[in-house]
Amino acid sequence: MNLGLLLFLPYRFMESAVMAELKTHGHDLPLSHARVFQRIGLDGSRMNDLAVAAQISKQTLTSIVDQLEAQGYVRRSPSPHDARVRLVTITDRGQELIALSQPVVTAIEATWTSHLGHAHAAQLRHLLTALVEITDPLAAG
Amino acid sequence: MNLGLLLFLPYRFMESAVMAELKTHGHDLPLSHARVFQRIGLDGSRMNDLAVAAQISKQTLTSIVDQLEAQGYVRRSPSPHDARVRLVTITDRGQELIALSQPVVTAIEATWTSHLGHAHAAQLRHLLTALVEITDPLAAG
DNA sequence: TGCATAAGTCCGAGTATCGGACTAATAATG
DNA sequence: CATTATTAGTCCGATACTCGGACTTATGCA
Repeated sequence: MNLGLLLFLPYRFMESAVMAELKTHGHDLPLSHARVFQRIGLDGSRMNDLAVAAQISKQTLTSIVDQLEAQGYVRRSPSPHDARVRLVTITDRGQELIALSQPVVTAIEATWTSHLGHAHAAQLRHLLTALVEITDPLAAG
Repeated sequence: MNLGLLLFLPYRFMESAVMAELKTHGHDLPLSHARVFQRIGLDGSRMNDLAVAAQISKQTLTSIVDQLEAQGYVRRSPSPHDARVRLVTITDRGQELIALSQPVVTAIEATWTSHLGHAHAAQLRHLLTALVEITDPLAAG
């Protein structure tokens, strides 16, 4: 099995679990929205950066942020430095999504750790972090 | 950064590279088609299994296989054991996709190996394989 | 000032996706 | 065996997603 698929399957497992958890709490957002939401930085993110990070067109991003905003998860605010730029930030309601996801992620990571062993799980995280440095479009590498 | 995102970013990097390579050779298939194609077994796969593996509805799978078949990448044949079942198999033209992807995957894996070191890269593959055992819906775990 | 570029949005067309309902074939039950 | 339940797969119709093209506004550059 190629390395891409080996990465994909555990990833999707976690993603599905998180989405299901959100859904049971009344947050029924599609995957595409979650993938954008996930990349919003603490200080807010520019629309263009989010589009690059999520690898979708700017038009699609506009549509997704419209909906996230209408549902109260994010807010658009102007950048103080550049009047063209809109910064997307997470609202209190959006923080709920993170709060709900956290325990699910933690639980799954615990399952994986018990399956691999502590040392190996830590190493997995370490190796993946190294890989992300050279594969994330936002890391400009 | 959570483990899901750490898995996702390298995965998508490889996926994008493969899709781009296929496109330059005239195979312009969407991601959803590739994700299905990737799960077709050597002896053929049942429609239902493919839908489960790709986590899409049976209706969507029918549509995708229709298109893959129309483009000559796969073939539907009846199962000798169960007249309800249709086995999806890869045609010669479909094998081209695999042949084109192979060197791209190999090259990226080589890049990653040089970034991580041989032993660590092997370890990464080993750990991910263990994880797939408990996260692939087809593995019935 | 004038021109090129960048950020973001609106519109319209094409497509994807799914729920519901359906057919055909097998499995289970009495 | 006859009857019912379940499974595999498909068709149809409605909804929503996604993107190319064109546009507005703002910044960078000569």
